[in-house]
Amino acid sequence: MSRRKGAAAAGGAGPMAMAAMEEEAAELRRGPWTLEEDNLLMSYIACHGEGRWNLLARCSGLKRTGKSCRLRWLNYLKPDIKRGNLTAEEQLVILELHAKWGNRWSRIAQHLPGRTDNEIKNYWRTRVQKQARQLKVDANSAVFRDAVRCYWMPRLLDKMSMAAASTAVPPPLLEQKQNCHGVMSSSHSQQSPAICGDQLGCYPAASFDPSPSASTSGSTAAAALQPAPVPCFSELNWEDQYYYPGGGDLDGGGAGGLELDSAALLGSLGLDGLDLGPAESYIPDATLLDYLNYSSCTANAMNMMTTNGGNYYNNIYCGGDAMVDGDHHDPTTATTCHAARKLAGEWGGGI
DNA sequence: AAATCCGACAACCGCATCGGA
DNA sequence: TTCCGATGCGGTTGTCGGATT
Repeated sequence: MSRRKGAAAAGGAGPMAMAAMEEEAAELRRGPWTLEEDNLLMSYIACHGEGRWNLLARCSGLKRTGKSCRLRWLNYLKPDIKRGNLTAEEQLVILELHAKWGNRWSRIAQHLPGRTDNEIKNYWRTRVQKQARQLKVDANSAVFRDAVRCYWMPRLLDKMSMAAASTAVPPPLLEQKQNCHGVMSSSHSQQSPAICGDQLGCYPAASFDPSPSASTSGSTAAAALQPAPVPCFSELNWEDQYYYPGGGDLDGGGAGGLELDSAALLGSLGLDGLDLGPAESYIPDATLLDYLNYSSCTANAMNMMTTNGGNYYNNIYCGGDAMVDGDHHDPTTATTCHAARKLAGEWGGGI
């Protein structure tokens, strides 16, 4: 029942009833719950069960609204509430389900046992939306979704892999990564940009990380835990390192092939003015294949997250075959992914 | 050491929906 | 069918504590 409705109802009541209501309203406590209140609420629920919150509020001796009691119980006191930071897996689920359902917090929470809708909502607002604000893009925009898919999610997967590797089982993931790098380095010409393994994971080490430990307040500790400093995209000199002569030819077939108008694409994304450098600097085959190989290093983690196995990466993280199939580049996806990285590199530290 | 800033999260508010009388 | 209380949901605010200046 809303305040307005309550006020309207009070307007129709007699003076005695009015006085009683005002007295009751004046008695109602607000703000943080005390230990005594928590104990009272818990013992009442232990005796009578959940539900009928207004009755509970009246009968328990708590000077709170039923609503307040319900919220306190569901968000804090309920025994199966999971406390502590969200794991990388949980963050991935949130990102994935939010992309699917939007701000359906309670629905998302149903897929995260022990987590409340309030907690998930707070996570989204304090961490995810903060990133969008810093990018000056809408959190629901295409480019931000791409940033999440191409940058943030792989980083979370990487974290999961690292965690798994630290608790299990040879060969360690880092070794696999190095192997990936070795294979790729030998299979491409010298001109190929050596973006693989850790370098492809070079989402700015502490700047594109939604995890609580990587927030400003925890950034020192998080940095201390980083195995090695990794260059940010903003630190890489795209123009010098990855420039290929030959214009915007994306299909490798020379003149007449697929040409990318990055400026137009970015304009359509509302990112005009963002200088991505030459298209071929970020969509050469080697880069994409390296990226794919890099992703295969985290296949175990991905399989944990999806019923669709390896296709998950292709379809979700990089827009289908576009990013990974050397013969069928999708300039739109590639550009937005690159834009996301580029922007992410400019986000600076402290996230 | 004090002031200020900022992130995290608990709590509140308004609105929508549901179900029973 | 209508009314009304209960409940659920999502947006927003308030408070606290740690980090920074």
